[in-house]
Amino acid sequence: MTHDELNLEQRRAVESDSQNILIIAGPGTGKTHTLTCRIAFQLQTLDPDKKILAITFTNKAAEDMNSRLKARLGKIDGKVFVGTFHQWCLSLLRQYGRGGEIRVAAPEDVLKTARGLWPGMTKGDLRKCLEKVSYWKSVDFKSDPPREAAVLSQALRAGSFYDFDDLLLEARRLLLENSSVLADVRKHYVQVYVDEYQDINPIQHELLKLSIGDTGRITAIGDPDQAIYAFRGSDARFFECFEDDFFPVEKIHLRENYRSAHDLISASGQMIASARDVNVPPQVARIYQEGLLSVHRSATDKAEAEFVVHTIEQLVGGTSMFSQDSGRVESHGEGAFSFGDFAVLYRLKNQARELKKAFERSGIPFSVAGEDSSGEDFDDDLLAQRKIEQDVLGERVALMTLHASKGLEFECVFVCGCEETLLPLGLEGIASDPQEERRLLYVGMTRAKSRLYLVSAKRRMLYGKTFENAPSPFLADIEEGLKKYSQQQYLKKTKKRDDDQIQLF
DNA sequence: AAGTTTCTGATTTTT
DNA sequence: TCAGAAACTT
Repeated sequence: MTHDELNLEQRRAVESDSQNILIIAGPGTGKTHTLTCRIAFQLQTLDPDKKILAITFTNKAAEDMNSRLKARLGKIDGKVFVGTFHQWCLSLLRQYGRGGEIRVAAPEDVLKTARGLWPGMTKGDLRKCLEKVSYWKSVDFKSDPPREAAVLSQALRAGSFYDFDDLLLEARRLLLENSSVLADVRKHYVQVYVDEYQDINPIQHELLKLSIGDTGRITAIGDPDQAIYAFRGSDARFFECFEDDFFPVEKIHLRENYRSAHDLISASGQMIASARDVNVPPQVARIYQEGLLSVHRSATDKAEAEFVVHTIEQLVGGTSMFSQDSGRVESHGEGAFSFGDFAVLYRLKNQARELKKAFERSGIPFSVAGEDSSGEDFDDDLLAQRKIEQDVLGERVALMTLHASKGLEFECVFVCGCEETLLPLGLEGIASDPQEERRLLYVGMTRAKSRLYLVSAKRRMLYGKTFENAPSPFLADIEEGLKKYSQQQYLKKTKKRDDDQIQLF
């Protein structure tokens, strides 16, 4: 929702005078819009000497909120601090700390320091050690630190370095040990806003409790169905116990979905329902067009990648590059979609390999999240030229992990590897939480505005082993009427045998 | 230092 | 399987 209207629930969330508010905002419900409107609205009646603190999880989210606020208010001039926990804590330490220099150590710096401290350790052991320290700093910080934590902190501090976890930990210490700082923070930041509340970890929770106290006000917004970061210490239980933590609380549920076609909303809603421990009323669709939920089963991971590529080619239709090649200008769905409308999502980064190969063969411009596409060398001049042309247009198919897709939306989404051992992840020696895996699929499904392809491969190679996988059990929780099985599936059923040889096109 | 071979171990990731 | 680290050679 980009226009300035608010639906009833959003308006309630924006205008409520309750001391504390928990906004449950599912996918596509205008979360950022609502939060921004509320901050702007509350700013109008804010005492001149008071301030608002708005916490986001990523720099990108902070920038987004900042620019929205600027666009709305013209200027913010110090009335609102918008930033991540880390930015906020850094500013606290610089403003109220003991005055020494504070240099932020990037993870590479920390690794370098650790290598110097424990030269005998292998890379893997070092990584485990740093993970242990980080876990203590963000989750177990109330118990005694592991010996390595103290050693590492001392070494970092010798160069005035603080790692990311240290910023929060030291800010907590500052608030606990210096009552005038705490009083000052509480006096100024009378309203606190927290985005993605289902993703906070114990140290962040502690910081919020401390700085809000009994008199401050907090508005938290989030969606427990999209809690996918437990592995790094996030704890969605803070969402559940919000009412105990910040009494009294008004709960507001945003139910209207402005992103996805109504049938896609039904499908994702059915799929996620069994991961919940409470009954949640279904979302209400505000997009009334029909969507498409296509379920496709490929023979192999390679065939899966080809299916994705061919489907995109069909949907993009006779754009110049393809019409030149095939001599055909007319084709089904021509002009309906452009490359930027597509996302290809997967559970594991190494699933990108086959996909990348297929995209490279096709000449379709694509990007892989976290990889820079700039310095590639092409063995095909034509291919290179095409890519450069497409880059100018800025239209690329986006390949990324399910995790990385959170917060984004696309007209068409492919979720690859919808099969056992990947969703839920069940590789040997890996203990994954099936509920969290289900939420991960939910995040992926709810990225789609109009077309969603749930793709699986019967046979795939992972870490040198070949797996024969049944489709993901999560798909069974979507009613049959909503799923359209693609033609290949039909062919396979009737013609039988030899899946690899199926002629797709 | 640079180039070779052998080994290892391998989700998901922001700050 | 295969990329990157460790171990080894020149």
